[in-house]
Amino acid sequence: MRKGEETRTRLLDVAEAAVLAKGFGATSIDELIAETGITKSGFFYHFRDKNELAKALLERYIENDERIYDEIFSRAHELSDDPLQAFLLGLKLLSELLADLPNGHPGCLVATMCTQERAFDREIQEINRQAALMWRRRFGGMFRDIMRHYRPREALDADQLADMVSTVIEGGIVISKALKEPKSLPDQLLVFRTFVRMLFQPIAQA
Amino acid sequence: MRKGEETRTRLLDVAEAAVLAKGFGATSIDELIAETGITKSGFFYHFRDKNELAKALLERYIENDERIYDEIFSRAHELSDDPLQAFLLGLKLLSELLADLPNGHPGCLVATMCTQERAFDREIQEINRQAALMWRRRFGGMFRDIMRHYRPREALDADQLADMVSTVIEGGIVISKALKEPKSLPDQLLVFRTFVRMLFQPIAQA
DNA sequence: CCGAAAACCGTACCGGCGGTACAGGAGCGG
DNA sequence: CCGCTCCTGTACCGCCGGTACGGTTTTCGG
Repeated sequence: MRKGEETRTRLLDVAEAAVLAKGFGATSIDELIAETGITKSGFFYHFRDKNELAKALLERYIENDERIYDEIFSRAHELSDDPLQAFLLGLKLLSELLADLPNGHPGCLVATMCTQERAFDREIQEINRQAALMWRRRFGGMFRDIMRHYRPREALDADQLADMVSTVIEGGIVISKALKEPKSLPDQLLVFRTFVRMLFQPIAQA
Repeated sequence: MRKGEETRTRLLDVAEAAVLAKGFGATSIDELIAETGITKSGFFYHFRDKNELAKALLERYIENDERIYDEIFSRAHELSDDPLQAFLLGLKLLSELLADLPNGHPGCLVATMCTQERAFDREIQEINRQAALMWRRRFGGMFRDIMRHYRPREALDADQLADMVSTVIEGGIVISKALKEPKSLPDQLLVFRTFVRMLFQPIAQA
């Protein structure tokens, strides 16, 4: 039981790296089992087919992703009681965390699986959708909280602002990879942070 | 000679749709030739291998992409002499164009090829990088032009703002697909537009 | 209208990959 | 010692990318 989970985890680790590097279709089971050190039969013991591997990969990725956001923004809310300051601090922490990744962000599984949507079944597409909705709920809640204390300079929807966070992160990953400039992603997050700060800044009175 | 180009174009059309839907690795030559109505020999007459197909796809996509931006922003500059108003108008026009796509944005080849970077050779990665740099030059020029006339409320780098345009578009495509909400992409562009407007708004004096 | 180049077609073949089937074995807790 | 988990080994199938190459039709300039 214990050993099975360990092998499964190693297999998922290898698979995640390969899929993020080459895409799902270009990742072969043979190469995964070679690097993990098991046989093909061993692979099919853990996963019925490649699609189930994709599902397990995605679920694990999202879980981990949520955990990271939980940690960062709960730390930020510990450091400041003000919802705006806490959010801005959270963005800063996230940016720093991303900047500290030695080879840049490895890539987002949610993105790779929805840019190749027809390669997967509807269940995976639904998991993907739920992930994006979770991000919306998380950040949307923060923006609504901020709006109870600060009057935005322009009327913007909290959910659209929440989607903007996801947008900047996903887009930043893409542009970062295209440019081969890992710093681009954390920089974009800071630009967005400046926009948010500006949005809720009280209008100066002479 | 004429007919050859026509067949090639049809092949590229079919391939582009398939790659954007399923990813490059999951797109088989067999299915492409079946839909195009040629044989395997015909395919390899036009392209030495699958990688050359990818290169041709990417180059054509980028060319078309540039053409669209040229049209939209030259139209915007015709309608307003002011660089800020022209840029904001361009974003609006782009947003409307994206909103009018019946099934949402079909996906960006630059994004799919850099989320699957290890599946392609360095030449393609370099083409991708040049595309992102062209976007940066295009929008960076516009922001520099704007900054000659307007003082930004916050000190932000023109190139980083330029990358933000690409980021929002690429990220918007991803989030739009994940959520299965085509409207999300044009909406995000408009949110970004509001941010830009706010950034260059003269500070109100009482 | 002719000839040559362009634009394919047909066929045969190779190795790799996803997937199936199934038999069996090592290790380990009860 | 039984039974369960966690695999290994072997054999096989059909699809796919790619090669090779001879043949055929279409097109267009001269």
